[in-house]
Amino acid sequence: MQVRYKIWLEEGEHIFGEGLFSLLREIDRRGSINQAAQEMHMSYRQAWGRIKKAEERLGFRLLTTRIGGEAGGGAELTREGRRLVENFHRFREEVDRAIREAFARNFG
Amino acid sequence: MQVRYKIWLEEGEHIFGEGLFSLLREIDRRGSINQAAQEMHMSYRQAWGRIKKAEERLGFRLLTTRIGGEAGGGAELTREGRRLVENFHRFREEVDRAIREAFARNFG
DNA sequence: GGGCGTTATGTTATCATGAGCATAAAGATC
DNA sequence: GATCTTTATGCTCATGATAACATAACGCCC
Repeated sequence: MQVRYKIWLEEGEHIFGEGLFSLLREIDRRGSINQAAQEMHMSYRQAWGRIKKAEERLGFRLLTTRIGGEAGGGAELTREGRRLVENFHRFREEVDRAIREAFARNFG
Repeated sequence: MQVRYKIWLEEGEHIFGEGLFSLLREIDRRGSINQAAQEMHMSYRQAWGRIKKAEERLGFRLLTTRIGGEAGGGAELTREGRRLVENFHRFREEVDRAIREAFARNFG
């Protein structure tokens, strides 16, 4: 028996969770939505859709993008985007540790 | 902005989570699957289906039931069922507190 | 200018999950 | 034996989410 969980941020509706978190981190590494999406076994279409929806709900841009040029284009995190990713990263780790401990106490 | 989460137990596949937890607690109170289901705004059909699936995955019964008789029938928790509900209850509370604290630290 | 890789977006198809409907059986009570 | 309340279970239909397809535009580079 093992514990699993999903955790996400809301403002009335779903805003930001595991999926976007991993995706944005991968975009940060690769500088490309397309390559990050492939790496995560999702379509560019899906990745882009999630990002856009999150951006409109958050009220600020997560990425700055460019079309054409040396590598065909690219994307990188905005300041606010990076901040969100970092906060979520720490948050996630703290939660993960707490859940493991609580699980061990009650079911281990 | 607020945090939300779902947490559940698995053994390869989903076994036990919030929904069943609340349902079983309500059955414990009322002695009837049917009444508990209504209280939770779900159909008897759905409640029963979830319980049965969980039972077959867990490998033990959660409820003892009877058909007909004084109240038409009824259901109550088995020893194992009650133990699971209690453990999950404590687990849930510990996790909830930890998540609130972590959220406050990182986003508050 | 053609090719390549990327962002950007609409549209359609498919699939999984849940809701709803329908029905049987049991037993106490009157 | 009819009624009531409950457990027990199959089947169909709707709905929403996800996947898949299709297409346009942009800008460097050869």
